[in-house]
This record gives sequence, structure tokens and C-alpha cells, in this order.
Amino acid sequence: MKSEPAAYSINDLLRDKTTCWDGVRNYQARNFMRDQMRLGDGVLFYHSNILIPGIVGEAKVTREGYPDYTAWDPEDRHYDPKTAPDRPTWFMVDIEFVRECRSVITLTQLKEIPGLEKMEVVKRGSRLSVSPVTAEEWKILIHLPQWG
DNA sequence: GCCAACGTTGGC
DNA sequence: GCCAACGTTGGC
Repeated sequence: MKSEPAAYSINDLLRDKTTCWDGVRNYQARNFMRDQMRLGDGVLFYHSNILIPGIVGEAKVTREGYPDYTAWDPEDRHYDPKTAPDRPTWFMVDIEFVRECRSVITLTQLKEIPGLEKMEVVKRGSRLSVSPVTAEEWKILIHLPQWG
């Protein structure tokens, strides 16, 4: 899961322990949260739009897909006037902090590791804020020395 | 700050 | 349903 640290960082998650992943307004990303993420699933927390983008920590899913209520809040930055009150368009999951990397697994490094070529985040022009990680990719990533 | 990539919108 | 215009994302 990608986040701009200026908006919400791994340290924010460390402080909060848990958070709802609200504000996603992209159908593909929504589908992953609504249909594929399951209780206990591992999550890699990625910082985007920063000097050194990359994976900075691990989290896990603590609540499966449910309606993102911010879509109905006119005061919210992600308000979606087209979403009917009784029929949610947007979904989110809850995640919980697991651990922080000792050092960032940088995007540059990710691009050099064999077996990660197909990861969404590694692809050029990738804009999906939520994307799946295969079991093989997870195995490679979770054993990197940056976890400490 | 630039710009490529790409999703969304809206006119036709 | 096409496609140009536009807006957003995000690496650099």
C-alpha cells in the first residue's frame, strides 16, 4: 500500500497502531481491498512522492473490505457526490502496524532484485495505490537485510 | 518543478 | 462509443 508520508507515514501508523485506509478513489485499487485482501494478510507499506521512495514497513489487515464512509462526507477531501447513500462505491480495509524497516528498501533497489520485475510498484508509470504482492515476491522482500 | 503515464470526463 | 481535453500521480 502506497502513501505519501506527508499525508500519512509509517510513523503515523506506528503512533496510531491501526488505521482505516480511506480515500482510495480508483476502481482497481478498490477492487483489491474489497475483493482480495483478507484478515491477517501481510501489507507492505510504501512511501511515495518523496526523495527516496520505497518500502518502509510491514502491516497486516485487521478488517476486511467495508464501505469508505468518507465518500459521503461533504467536508471530506475525498467526498464523492456521485455515491448514493445506500449503495457504496468505495471500500477500504483496516490495517495494523507490524514493524518498521531499519532502513528503507528503496525503489532503486527493488528494481534491481530478480523476481520483483512484475511488481506493480516497480513498473514505470505505476499509479495504483493498492496492489497485490505474490507469495514469491513476499518471500523475497521479507528476507531482505533492511528489516534488521 | 517538470513531465510521462494514465484514469476520468464530457462533447459529439 | 470514440477520443480529445483535463486532472492526478509520482519518479526524477
